[in-house]
Amino acid sequence: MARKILVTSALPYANGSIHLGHLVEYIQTDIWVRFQKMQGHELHYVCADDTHGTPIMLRAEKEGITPESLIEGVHKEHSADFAEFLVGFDNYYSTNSDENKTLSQNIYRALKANGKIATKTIEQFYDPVKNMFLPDRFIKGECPKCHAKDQYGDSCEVCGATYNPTELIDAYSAVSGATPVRKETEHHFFKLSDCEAFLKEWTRSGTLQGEAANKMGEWFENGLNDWDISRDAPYFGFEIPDAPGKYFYVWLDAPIGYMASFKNLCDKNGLDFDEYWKAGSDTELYHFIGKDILYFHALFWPATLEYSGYRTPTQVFAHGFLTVNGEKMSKSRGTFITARSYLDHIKNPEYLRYYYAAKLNSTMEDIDLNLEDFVARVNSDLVGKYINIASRTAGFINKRFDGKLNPSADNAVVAELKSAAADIAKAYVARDYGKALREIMRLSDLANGFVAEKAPWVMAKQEGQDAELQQVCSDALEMFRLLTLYLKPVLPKLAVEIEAFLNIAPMQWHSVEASLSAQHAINQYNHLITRIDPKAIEAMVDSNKANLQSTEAPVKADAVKTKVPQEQAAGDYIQIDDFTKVDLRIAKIVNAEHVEGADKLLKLTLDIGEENTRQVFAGIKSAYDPETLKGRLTVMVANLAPRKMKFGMSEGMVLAASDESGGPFILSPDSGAQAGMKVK
RNA sequence: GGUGAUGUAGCUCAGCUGGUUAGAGCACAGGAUUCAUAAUCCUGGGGUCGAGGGUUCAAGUCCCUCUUUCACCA
Repeated sequence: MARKILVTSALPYANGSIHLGHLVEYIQTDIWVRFQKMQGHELHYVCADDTHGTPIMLRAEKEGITPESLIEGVHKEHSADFAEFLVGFDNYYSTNSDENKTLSQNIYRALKANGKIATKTIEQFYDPVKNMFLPDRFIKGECPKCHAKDQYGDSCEVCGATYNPTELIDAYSAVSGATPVRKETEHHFFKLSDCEAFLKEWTRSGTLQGEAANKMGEWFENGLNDWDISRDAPYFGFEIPDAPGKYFYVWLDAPIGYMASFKNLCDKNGLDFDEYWKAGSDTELYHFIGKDILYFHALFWPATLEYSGYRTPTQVFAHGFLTVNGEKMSKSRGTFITARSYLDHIKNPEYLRYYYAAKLNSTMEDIDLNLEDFVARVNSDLVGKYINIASRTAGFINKRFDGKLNPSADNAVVAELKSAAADIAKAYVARDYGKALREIMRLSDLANGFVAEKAPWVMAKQEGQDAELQQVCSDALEMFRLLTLYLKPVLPKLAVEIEAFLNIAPMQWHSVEASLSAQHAINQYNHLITRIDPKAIEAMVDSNKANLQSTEAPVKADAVKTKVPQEQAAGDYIQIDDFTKVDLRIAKIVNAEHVEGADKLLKLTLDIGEENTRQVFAGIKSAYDPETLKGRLTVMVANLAPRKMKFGMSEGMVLAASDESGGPFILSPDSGAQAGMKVK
């Protein structure tokens, strides 16, 4: 019985690049989608860029472009990244679309007609220089508890205290630096408190994972507050009907973007939008999200749908965050890895898909990408076990039997592989991919054991054993076919290549019942995947470290956060973290000399307390005689990426002051400083 | 601070409603094999299941306290 299913992944914010944290979700969803499609269900997988809000507006302004042109560029980049990671959206759209505007405004009107909208005058911080209201995150100041400087308006990153922006000491606008003033404004609210009975029922009706339902219980206990859904101009978003100068808060129109993307798909290929979205629809709707945005998807979203006359989601699937080598992704450790950087260095996206799948289950637990384990696992499972089955048997079939197969009628190992289909399918359905892959690898071990036991290479050397040789290898390839089928949701591209090698039609799940038949001819075997070179991992990590200085506009350091700008452009200020990235050291100039052919540079040999001295080229020839520099202490940037210059490698930078009136003047520490001391 | 989760061999993880000497893969050691882009097969060493207390004939599995790591607090 073919089901009709609509699936979404959370919308990535159009303010940064896709990174490995995002990919957990898209790969998780894509595997599920591909599996369900293989079952023969009618399934549509839609997504979009989330394009509205203050951070987008300010970033576009900073780059001197319109928000529209900013999000257009990001849309292209995101689309390319997803395509290369084999994330098979049926539609990848934008929340800044006509469909979304119409849907958002109509939903708002319906909510209003249903008495779910209220207006209230609130007082907010306002930037008198930029003439705009400031979100909490864009107000900074001194923490009222621990007096740490430059903390955000909602919580202190030093002591962890939470407070209102009004409590900050010496608050300033992160946009202009001006002192914010309090100003009254009328906001529109969605009366979530009116929806409590419905939501309690909905969250308890099997729509959420157990852990998520617990979380809901906690939120219910605290009581539901009305939801502020409006923002004042200037704001990049959709205007609220009959409320000039008021815009929908980005989180209102973002999930409606799921509908808009699907609407757009319907208009393109004739699907019936209402069949999937009308109240009481018997089609299925699933949202894959990160655990951080559960609140929006399990409270606001179903309530919005329910009270605007639409169906509610069948289930919401939340996953955990990604850590790399057991820690939060970090730019300074080089583990903040973008999708593009992975593709540049590792190339094959299916390795990551396999590894994530091996770690994923149905819970909200975080998953860890351990880079060493990644290499070991992919090399051992995929190359050593799985591909090896074809690699070690196809040669005999090609060379000795002209590619023709002749499988046995009742191979016990083949039978066991086939009988595992139901369990594997069950694990996929339950999003317990780790379990599915453990089983598939157990079966791969069985297949390799079968080959080892039969020893076809021995048969190949003996007279009169051709028939058995052909049969053993044919059976092994049948096992390989089944394993490929089971892995197809995870490794779709490889599966297609193997289908071509085996000379068979694209496999569906029911192809488990089929078999490679006698006299069926396969094609020449070419090795399909190679091992990951650990050096590629190293290079990837290094390049992400090296990119540090050139990385613009901070992308969030957390895993899949589709919202909430955590580290948005803070005007002209930097954070203490930014400063501590620069490793300043006291350096002793052990040698200084002229460089032949260079008219500005001196070659310095610096001792910073390390085993080896550093060679640094400094543009100070015009002001210093090398001889007078020897033995002096100065300050250098020790962690500046080494740079190859015409005259050799420069392994750092010496600091010096200058302007039109003179210089350069190098720095000297006060007496007592020793070579190697950190400057901070 | 409150709440939810989490801590099992060197690494990454399984262990269903409590029940025989705690499992897998990788890594490591020994052996076999040479068909396979050193892949494969067999055997083995290795864990007081975060700590302490309790319930029970019996606890990694239930309860309490503490602790680690992570997240959420709209």
